Amino acid sequence: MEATVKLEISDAEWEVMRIVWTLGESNSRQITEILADKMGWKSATVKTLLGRLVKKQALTTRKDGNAFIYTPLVAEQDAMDSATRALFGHLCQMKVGQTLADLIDDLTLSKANIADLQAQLAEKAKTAPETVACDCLPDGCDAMKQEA
Amino acid sequence: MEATVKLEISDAEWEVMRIVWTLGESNSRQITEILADKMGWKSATVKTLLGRLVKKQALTTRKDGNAFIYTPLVAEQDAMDSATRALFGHLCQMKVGQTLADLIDDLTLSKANIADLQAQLAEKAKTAPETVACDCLPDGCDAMKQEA
DNA sequence: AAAACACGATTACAAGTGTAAACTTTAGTC
DNA sequence: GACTAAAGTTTACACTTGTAATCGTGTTTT
Repeated sequence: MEATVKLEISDAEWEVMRIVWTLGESNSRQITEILADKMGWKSATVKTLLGRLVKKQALTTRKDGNAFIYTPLVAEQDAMDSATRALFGHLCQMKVGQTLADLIDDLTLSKANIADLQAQLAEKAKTAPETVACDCLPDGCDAMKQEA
Repeated sequence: MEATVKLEISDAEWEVMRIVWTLGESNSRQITEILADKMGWKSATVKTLLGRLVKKQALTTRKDGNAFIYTPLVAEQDAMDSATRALFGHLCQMKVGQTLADLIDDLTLSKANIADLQAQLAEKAKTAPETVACDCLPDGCDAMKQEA
């Protein structure tokens, strides 16, 4: 059982990672060009973020002349999955269904994505519970009265 | 068009909000009891968080003797929706479908939740695009080659 | 009324984040 | 080989967050 080190990628860092993930590998000049454009960041800012990501072991470097080539150490899908799981983990479990619905309403999904989800949901329905209780309070949310 | 003020609720603050949302209103003693138990927090910690949430206008107070009664100023579902939208907003759009699938795999959904989602997806399929492109790079992800 | 307790307000303090300037080293140019 | 441009490294600095201790004050208990 490998102790998966908890990796916290901040919002700004996430922007850098997306580029490296998509390109597979990249150097700071290229990343800076893209983010100067997209985010209005100075190259110093990108350098700071790259440095932090290397320290966090989200990226590795390989020397290339006077520069580095950065490569991801974590898979994008893994990072996305743990970010979403972390978020949904502290939402009220009773309301995640509605939240998911609201979210899906906002997202653009391909026909294939939708078909996959439909199949997945059909399968999941087989073992789904009738209801999901609120887990915000210790006693299972029945204590909806305050005693103040 | 009301300028919905961007409300950032931190992880620790979220724990407090869940209780107040669930109870409708509460006082610091009650909240402290629950969180001392659930999170191991001292009452001083809860007080700090309550103070910050009031300052952020996530909660209001009403005087009750020497104490305050705290009431939410933002609806839980709204807060959950904006948190999830914010997160999915900076994920690669091409990969949100898979991320959603991975997420759903992890969640507990009721039969009713699933039925609702299925209906929603059936409707959404009607206008869904064939594919969703990656939006991580300016040029739409075709530049998957690095020129370093 | 004095003492003990409870509540909110103020202060604390380290770590993480966003955003960068300044400095240092290295590589390529004339 | 001196100079310059570019890349990485160090330093900066305010704000947020997690996690409290302490303080002043009002309330409850004896």
